[in-house]
Amino acid sequence: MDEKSLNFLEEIVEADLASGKYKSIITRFPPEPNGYLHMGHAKSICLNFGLALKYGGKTNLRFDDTNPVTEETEYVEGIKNDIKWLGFNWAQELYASDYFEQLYQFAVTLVTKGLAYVDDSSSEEIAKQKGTPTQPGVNSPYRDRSIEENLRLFAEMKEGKYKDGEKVLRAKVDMAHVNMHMRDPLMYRIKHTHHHRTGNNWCVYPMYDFAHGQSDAIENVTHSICTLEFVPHRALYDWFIEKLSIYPSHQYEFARLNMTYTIMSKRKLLQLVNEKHVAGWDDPRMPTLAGVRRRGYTPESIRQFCDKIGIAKRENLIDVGLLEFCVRDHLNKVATRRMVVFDPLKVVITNYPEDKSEILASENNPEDHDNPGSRDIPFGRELFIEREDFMEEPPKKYFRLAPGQMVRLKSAYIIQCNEVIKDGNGNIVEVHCSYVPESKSGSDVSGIKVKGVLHWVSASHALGVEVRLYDRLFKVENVSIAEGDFKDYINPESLSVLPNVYAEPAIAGATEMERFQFLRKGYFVLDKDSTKDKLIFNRAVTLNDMWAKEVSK
RNA sequence: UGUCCUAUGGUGUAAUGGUAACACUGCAGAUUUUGAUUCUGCCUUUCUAGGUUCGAAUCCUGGUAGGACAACCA
Repeated sequence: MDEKSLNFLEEIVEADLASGKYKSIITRFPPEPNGYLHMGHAKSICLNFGLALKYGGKTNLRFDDTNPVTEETEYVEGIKNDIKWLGFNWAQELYASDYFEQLYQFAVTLVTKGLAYVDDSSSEEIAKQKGTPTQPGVNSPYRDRSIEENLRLFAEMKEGKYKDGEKVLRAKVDMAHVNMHMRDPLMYRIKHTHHHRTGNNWCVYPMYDFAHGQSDAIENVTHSICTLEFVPHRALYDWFIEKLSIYPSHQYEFARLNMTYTIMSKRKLLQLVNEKHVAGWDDPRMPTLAGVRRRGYTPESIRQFCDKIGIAKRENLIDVGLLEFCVRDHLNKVATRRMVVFDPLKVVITNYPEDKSEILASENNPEDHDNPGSRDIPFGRELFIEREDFMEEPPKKYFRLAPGQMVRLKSAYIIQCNEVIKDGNGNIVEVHCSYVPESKSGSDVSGIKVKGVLHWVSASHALGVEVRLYDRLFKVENVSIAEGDFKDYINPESLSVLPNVYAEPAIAGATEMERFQFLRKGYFVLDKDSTKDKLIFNRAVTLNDMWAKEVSK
């Protein structure tokens, strides 16, 4: 039935399982707690957890917290929350910092084997020793210290005898290696800094290269999956594992996610937050999971998106339209329908009694065929429709309201426009219509067929709410190749707030994570800024709009 | 002037030596009490030059193009 082809990692896993190399697999998701997760992480999460789920293994959450300078507990909590929200459960919650003692012993082992040494060179000197990609490096003058001296010096580093930067521990590999990462890479550096978990217990901290593979090995990770920029690290990853004779985890790399009109760099996203170009990590314009969640995107839609984009090793730039498609696709199935008029134009039904009003019913979700549900909508003599749904001189193919033209008010009656009322300046202030009593929705015996169907609200029952509409965060499709500062390309119109729009009264029952479709306007979600007196809705995405497309032609 | 990775419609991703396909986008049409949804159809593809082979998107060689690599970041 489901003959979906495998991506290259699934092929590797299947081959490893088939050959008996592993009985089951262990993957891990290894964020550094120095920021919030974004859509790129979602791709990695779906991959790592998805693999384990598909092939009956497990996935650990491991915080790669080896740099105390940038890491904070706030981020740890945010990350855990985001993963759970996406719908995944980790087998174990682990921290690289849990392994500091063991990592230290690993380092001692390498020193003892003559494979690591303490270097007094400054970072500038070390950089110089490294050479360039086309020129071999040269040995450090400290490279040939005795094992005993190295042991003593490294112990002293750990004990806090030296200041930051005074000494480092380096692996003794090959300063002439074609791979820059193999030219005696740093294993440990001194940082007299408070760590979010180990406090002041340590003043030497392992580098990524001396923590990641070792952590994988400690946890018996079978498939350690990371992004392409780590390809050159793989040789080192394997080297440490081999020299330490520890569990042989293997590293595999895939291409990271790039999306049009946004950025996926933690560093740059942090900049947007710090410099207040956005309201925070959870600003609905941000590609962070906190942002898209607040925007109203669902975990289901994000998982579907991650499934659709696939996994490969070539650079990519995914059209954000695909994400929006996934969001619409899911929201269409689950969103509660409501009518909200953004830019009101008063309609007076002149043949409807002034003192009369009635309650009509409308389905909550026509896509839910088993249980569409229904809510009450008040109808009266004075209504609001969308100003753009009326034109005095309509163009061809316009089948909304116009003088003499008939339209249906959704779930109510067919009306005909008889008169346009203007103020002294010629602005339209209201339109007078007559309704067809026998055209009532559900019991229409009028025999009249109309093409246009409008959303509307009763003027006297309408509830004032705020809507926040979002557009792309950047003006250019590919922000990363745009010249100059990426911030120059921020879209100044990415947010527009409509502080008071007119909603049908049933909106009052909105709950926090309930998704809505405002008919013909888009998908919305209640924002956390809402108060009892003022509901605020974020627009996740617009509806497809063929008419808008037609007009723009 | 190094090493490594990559190259399939506009964008992604498949095809695992045997008819290049799927999704998104775009275009056209049908249905529709949301110009939504749904449905149908159409447009558009193997970087290049050689080689191996009965047969190459796939294997080999050269070229070209893009990316990664020289943080006491991860």
